[in-house]
Amino acid sequence: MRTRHQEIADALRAAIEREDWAPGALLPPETELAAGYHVARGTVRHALASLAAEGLISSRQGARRVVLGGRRSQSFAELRSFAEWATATGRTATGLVISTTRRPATAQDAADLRITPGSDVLAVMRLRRLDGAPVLIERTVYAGWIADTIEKIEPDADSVTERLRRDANVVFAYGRHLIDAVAAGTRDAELLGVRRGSPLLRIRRTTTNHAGRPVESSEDRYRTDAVSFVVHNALSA
Amino acid sequence: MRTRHQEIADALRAAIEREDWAPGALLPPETELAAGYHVARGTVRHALASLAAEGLISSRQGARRVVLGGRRSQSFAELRSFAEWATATGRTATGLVISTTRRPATAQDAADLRITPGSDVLAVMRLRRLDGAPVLIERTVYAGWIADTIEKIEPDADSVTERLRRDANVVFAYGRHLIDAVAAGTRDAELLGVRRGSPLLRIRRTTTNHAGRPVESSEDRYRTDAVSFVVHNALSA
DNA sequence: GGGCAGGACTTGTCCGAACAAGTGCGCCCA
DNA sequence: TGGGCGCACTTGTTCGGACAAGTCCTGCCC
Repeated sequence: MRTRHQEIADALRAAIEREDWAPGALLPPETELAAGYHVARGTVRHALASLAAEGLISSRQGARRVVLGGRRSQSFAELRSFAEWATATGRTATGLVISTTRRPATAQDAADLRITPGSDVLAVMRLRRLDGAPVLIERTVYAGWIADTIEKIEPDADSVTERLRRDANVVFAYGRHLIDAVAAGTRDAELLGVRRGSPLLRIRRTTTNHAGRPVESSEDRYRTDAVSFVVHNALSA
Repeated sequence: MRTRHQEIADALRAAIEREDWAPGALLPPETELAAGYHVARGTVRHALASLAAEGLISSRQGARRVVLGGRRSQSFAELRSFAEWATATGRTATGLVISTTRRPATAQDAADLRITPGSDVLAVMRLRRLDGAPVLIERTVYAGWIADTIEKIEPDADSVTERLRRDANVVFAYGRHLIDAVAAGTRDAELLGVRRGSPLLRIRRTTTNHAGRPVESSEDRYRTDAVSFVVHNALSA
């Protein structure tokens, strides 16, 4: 059973995407929405706060809320695995492990994963495809305490995240993403099927579980012709 | 006068950054914090929600909140102009206009700025420097209704955003950022002082005012050795 | 020793209320 | 006509309360 504020958020989101309210249109006042849904004002405010966080509506004291620009693409608003994201956009993700190495943690690994330098880590390099086309090279370092579970996963599993949740009850709950661009190296170019030196989008990512314990640290390189990312933003001061 | 929940959020944020609570440590329960600050639980919850949105703490029903990973770098969490961002990180931003053109809106401009194709727009190309070093080329298209104001701003103004707010009471309130990577063209390379073909981080950005009316649409190309971006994320399902 | 049930604890949801703060429109007057 | 003031409206803040839902430790039983 969904909570009431989620239901209301879903209803409003659907209405906006259906363009019941065109971009630029004013939303009804909170009190009116509250009456319409037979809930307290606080519940409606909760729902509206979600939409504002997604960048769908404006919110500003004293002024009516306004529907902001149109459709949403793949957004950074929620943390998603590659496979989940692919499914959500109606595409198919496949995975292929290129190499797997156990080695002692470098200083960088130790800092990223908050473990002691020299302790055991598992480094995995994967090529990921979207509808068959290679789009992403993942170089992931897993903390030692999860390494055994990772090694048990078959190399061609489509969603590692899903397997971890099911088999080991490990949930990726929070992510920190550092974004820049790099030129494709020889190996990258070969695997992704682009020319050497082509620009790739690089995302260095650290993922932690609910307790804030780092699980993996990864460097992902994306072909930019196949994938791009969207971030929504609001002035807060 | 700051609101109470802002004060509490600031206090907690400061404590976390001061590492009073180490990463991985448990925060006190809401009821305890509420008693400590002499406020209702709802007020503390409001403050904690801000920190969770910034990726500083975890939040999960039934479990105590946990302090997540360390210090924050330049984040996409709040919308900031180039100049404001530079100032906040203790650096100096300067601007230089390369070219200014009035022309009819292309189909792309019209879609981005939600105006009619063919109507008047102002295209400006700027080189931006950080502590003297060129780091960013901005190709910005302004909607016709703001063009006159933009043209009145002197070419070497450091912060266009600031001038717009002061002179024309135009506020950039919401942003949508589409991120990928491109190779530097001849012109880009020359201006930024990199080799042709070097990877640049490209951010296509549309900014709107409080009412959701698009003000500018910009394509920004960053040298990746000077600047990078951080996004924080949480699982929402 | 391992697994399961219970219960204390903690966060999430929702209500109703009151007041503060900011917006924006219309009216009035110079 | 234009500017400024005031007022109705709307969102933001905060309180206090009650209950639901989820977590996690503890102790019992096999």
